Amino acid sequence: MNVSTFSALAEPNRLDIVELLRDGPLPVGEIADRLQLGQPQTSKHLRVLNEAGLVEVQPVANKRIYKLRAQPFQELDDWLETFRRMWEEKFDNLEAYLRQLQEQDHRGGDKE
Amino acid sequence: MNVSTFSALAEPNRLDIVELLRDGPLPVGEIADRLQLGQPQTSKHLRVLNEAGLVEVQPVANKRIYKLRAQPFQELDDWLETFRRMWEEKFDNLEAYLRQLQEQDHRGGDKE
DNA sequence: GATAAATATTACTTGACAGGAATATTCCTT
DNA sequence: AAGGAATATTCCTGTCAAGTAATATTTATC
Repeated sequence: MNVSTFSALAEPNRLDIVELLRDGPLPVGEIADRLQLGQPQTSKHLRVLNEAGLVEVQPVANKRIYKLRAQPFQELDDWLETFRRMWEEKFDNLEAYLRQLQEQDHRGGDKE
Repeated sequence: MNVSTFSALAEPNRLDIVELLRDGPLPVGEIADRLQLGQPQTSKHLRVLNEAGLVEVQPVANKRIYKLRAQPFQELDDWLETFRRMWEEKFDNLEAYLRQLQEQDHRGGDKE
């Protein structure tokens, strides 16, 4: 899993931007207005989101319209999949680990 | 969605720790060994993960065994759910947005 | 081509965080 | 109770990212 996806979403304003774009593409000015952000800050956050591959730009006339990209979200979904058994199978390795410790102890203290 | 989940995962070593714990609970020393980390750093990262609710501790004798908590991952999964239609429905609001712009233009320049 | 709107970039300051070393704490063992 | 293993905390330092203000760039309009 790519760390940049998480670090991009780890900033509150950027998370807001992503959730805003969930409802559809928007130009920079609109995003800044709706989230009460300054224009430069908005552009910078969008830059980070863009470099992380979370959004893409499409120039239309004067404006630059940003929209979400599906890929990183799908990747995140796939990554989560690998954790799913953790709660679905109520799979608690704690006992297993303890048993393993026991075995090593019974083997005696001669390490290696 | 909670930002702290993302910021906790935004650090490479912490992401490694989480992925390591995916296979089962481990004590601090084991984590440090397997990831080639110093013990204090490991403890500090585990602290962050713990405060973000991603892991929980269970003291066993001398050791403190860390394991993943399901909840934040489930929340992340639910959050992703709200994006799923974005790629499943191939739902591209760009046209809609442009049409909307057109309408406003045709309405004349009298704002408000 | 000049002007203005929309957006991007830069420079500066400040605060948060990671690594490293040293130290403190907790708990087991004898 | 003493010693030692396992873990947590503190202090220090350097780096990076965010906010702000100012400026540059692009593109449409006239």
